[in-house]
Amino acid sequence: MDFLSVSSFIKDYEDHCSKVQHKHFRKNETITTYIAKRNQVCILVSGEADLIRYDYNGNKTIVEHFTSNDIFGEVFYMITTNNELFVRAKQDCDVIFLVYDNLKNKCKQNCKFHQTLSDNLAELILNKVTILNSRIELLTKRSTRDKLLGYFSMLSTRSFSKSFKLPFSLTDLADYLSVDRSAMMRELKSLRDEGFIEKNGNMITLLYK
Amino acid sequence: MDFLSVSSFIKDYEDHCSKVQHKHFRKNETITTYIAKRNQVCILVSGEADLIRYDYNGNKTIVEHFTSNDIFGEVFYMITTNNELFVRAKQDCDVIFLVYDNLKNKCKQNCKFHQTLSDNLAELILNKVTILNSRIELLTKRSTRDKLLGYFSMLSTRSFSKSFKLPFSLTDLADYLSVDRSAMMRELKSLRDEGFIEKNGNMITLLYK
DNA sequence: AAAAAACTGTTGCAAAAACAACAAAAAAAT
DNA sequence: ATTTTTTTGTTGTTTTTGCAACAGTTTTTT
Repeated sequence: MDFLSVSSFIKDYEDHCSKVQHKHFRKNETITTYIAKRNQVCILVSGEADLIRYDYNGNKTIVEHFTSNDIFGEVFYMITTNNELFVRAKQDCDVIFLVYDNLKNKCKQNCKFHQTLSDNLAELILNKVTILNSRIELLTKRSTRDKLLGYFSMLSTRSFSKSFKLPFSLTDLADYLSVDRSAMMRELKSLRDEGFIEKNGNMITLLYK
Repeated sequence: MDFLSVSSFIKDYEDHCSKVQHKHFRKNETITTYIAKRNQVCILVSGEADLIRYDYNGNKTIVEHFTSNDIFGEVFYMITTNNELFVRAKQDCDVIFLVYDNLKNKCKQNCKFHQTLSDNLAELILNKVTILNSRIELLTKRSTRDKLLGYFSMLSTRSFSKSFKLPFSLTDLADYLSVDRSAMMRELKSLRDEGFIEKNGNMITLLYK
């Protein structure tokens, strides 16, 4: 199965359908909060956003990082009372809001957008599964060092290059890897000192293998 | 959306289809290995199995734990060279093997099994996404204590009771939470001493809230 | 252009987790 | 029924990670 993105058919939503909502968000605005099981599905048309959770200690976790054509929404979550999840725009964002049940049971208005989305639904969700599994692989690594190297290796593979730009600030990277920032900085320094990586700002170059 | 399992239509596979393989495995046998992207989809008809990964240090991680009607397979993974994933039977197991593309593009033999599976494909995968997201929530917890309590809380919710049986040995639980076993045992003892939980064998009772 | 906010880099110290090792108990295999 | 293997429970020690705090940059806002 090839990689599939919504970009290939998102233009069709212009043949628009009353059940599709389209909204613009400015940087730092909250796009949505996962509070009740309304089965919302969102598509990030443009911009950049993070799914964030705070625990009772105030620890912030970046659960997911979204870029153009990513899908997200509360339909993917078991909503419980003990986690407050919300999606925050990191840049200005355009977002399409849908309801899952309208995708599943074909849209009555027979619009092309819904049709195409519906036909590709399984594939889109499957793509999300592989992303989540990669994330689990990262989180199950036992040390901060392994998490960093694992994440770098992923970015390297994705960009077909030993050099790549981190999509996060270092502060956010720590929240994404679920580790303390200062501990991560220390580990990053060791990796540099031991000749594993090179680092200029948020450009990383892998020096091994 | 209601919870959906394959159990509701798995009986139909008896109207069988040549593209569906059915195999029996004995305890401790390897059901499948994720090595190449053959887009295999597996359904655990009966029994119990774990998806396991070993890292270069010999650390074992139980990536997922499967029971009746769970689906798994390499189609859900980005296969890379640096992880060796395999599914091992923990009890005798019956497994159905399918190929993803046969589900996506309806089966030519028009068998009812494929048809039903295909119609529910998005839902089945979506259910998997919610499970994976819960797992990510667990793994992003910062301390062993929070992982334990988070996992217990999940099991409690699932069983509608403050008391429940762990589906793992304590050794395996540590591998599932991605922590050291002795450290976990120490934490478990503290939780007991501090009156958070009660523990008899692998029966846990939550004493708080 | 100045002020405010966020991010980076660093460190000492405290706390948590990993490592290692072993005896006792329980479960599984023969 | 006995042996073998696995699991549990425990502890001392080492290593890693988290916490707190701060100065210097860079970025953003006004």
